[in-house]
Amino acid sequence: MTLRADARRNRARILEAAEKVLVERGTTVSTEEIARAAGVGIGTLFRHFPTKEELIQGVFVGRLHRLADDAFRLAESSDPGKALTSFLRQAVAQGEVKNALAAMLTSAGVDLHEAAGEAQQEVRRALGTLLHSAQETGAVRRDLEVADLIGLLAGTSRAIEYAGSDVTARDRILAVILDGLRPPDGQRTSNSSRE
Amino acid sequence: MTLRADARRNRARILEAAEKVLVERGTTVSTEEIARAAGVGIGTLFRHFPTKEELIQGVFVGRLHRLADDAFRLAESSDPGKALTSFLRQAVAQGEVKNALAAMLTSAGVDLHEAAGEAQQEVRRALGTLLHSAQETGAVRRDLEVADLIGLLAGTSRAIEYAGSDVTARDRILAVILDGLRPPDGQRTSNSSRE
DNA sequence: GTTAAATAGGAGCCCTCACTCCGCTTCCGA
DNA sequence: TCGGAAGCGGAGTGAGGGCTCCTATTTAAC
Repeated sequence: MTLRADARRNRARILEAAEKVLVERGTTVSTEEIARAAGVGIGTLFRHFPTKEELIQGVFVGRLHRLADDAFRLAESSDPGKALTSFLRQAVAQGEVKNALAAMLTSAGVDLHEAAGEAQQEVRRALGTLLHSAQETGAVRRDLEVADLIGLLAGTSRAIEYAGSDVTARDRILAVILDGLRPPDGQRTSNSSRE
Repeated sequence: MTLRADARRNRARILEAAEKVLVERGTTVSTEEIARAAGVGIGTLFRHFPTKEELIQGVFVGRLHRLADDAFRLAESSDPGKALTSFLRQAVAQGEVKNALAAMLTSAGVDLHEAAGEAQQEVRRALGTLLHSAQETGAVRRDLEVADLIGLLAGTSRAIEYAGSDVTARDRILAVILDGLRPPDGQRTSNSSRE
């Protein structure tokens, strides 16, 4: 399973280029264009990813891993109450990208659950720790579940796409979501101060 | 501009079938398949919509009109505070569909703004009246703008897609959004009771 | 009923795109 | 250094899909 040095290099370049191109132009770009962007022949691309779908999955799995890493890092370095909101802000800042990928995949008919099972579990765990500690400090409503949070993440991402480059609009939308995450009136503890 | 009777009938059938098929299978379905679903020859389809893109636009514009109608109707028949939340609930209940269409279009590279300009303006006006009256009664935060609301609508729709058929999850996600729409603490009037 | 115009239908054109095949190049252990 | 294995590249293939074009059919005015 040890790849030759040049093969490893090429694989990395393909993934990198594919991510860029796929995000910019959608899943409909031709594999040839991806290969060109990577500076690689089509044959090489298809050696590493025998199917266009597998290439897309590869890109997506990479993103999921990075997302989970971000979440774990924040969970350790920040106080629970703020960790979740920071994560949302941060994830959404790069969000056009992540959202575009999710949209790509669903529209391409790729079954996420079995395609990227392991990576998805990782994200789920990471968000779980983030969510549960935030709930324990009373910063976030207790009825929320991890799956809801993932949905909200995707939704926020999409909502913010509509704001385009208007930063104030982004902030207003984010404010709606972050306020909505807080426990409803009468269920707040002294810890649940607004950030 | 008066179409012959059979032409009018076929046009309607094409739009109806296209909406169904496009929503179910995405923009990548072949025009031939749409024609088959409509019980019509390909030639006929292309007479009515000279381009696949124009067909998709036709479907989308229809949806926008219906969405605007819903909003206007609610604005008249319901008290302002509840009208907006009812609209959100209702729009989102049929939301997988609407959202799927939006995703389709953006991923298909169709420029919504010039494609469906008029219809989009209509939606904007309808949501504007809904939003502004809700803001005047103090039921909704005053900083929100119509564009934000549209973004949030799309986002909510997408978030709820992730809930799948889990109705309780849907409700939890909706609760987050609806709570987030209310004015933040200290800016509420006596009118802004929770629904 | 007749007729001309409008419409329907579908075989086929052409182009794009995912993927294959194989001769050539590069790597790397001995 | 050198040999063979691993990797590279890109012309070519086959399938699929958007769209055209021309003939048969339907509509509706008189």
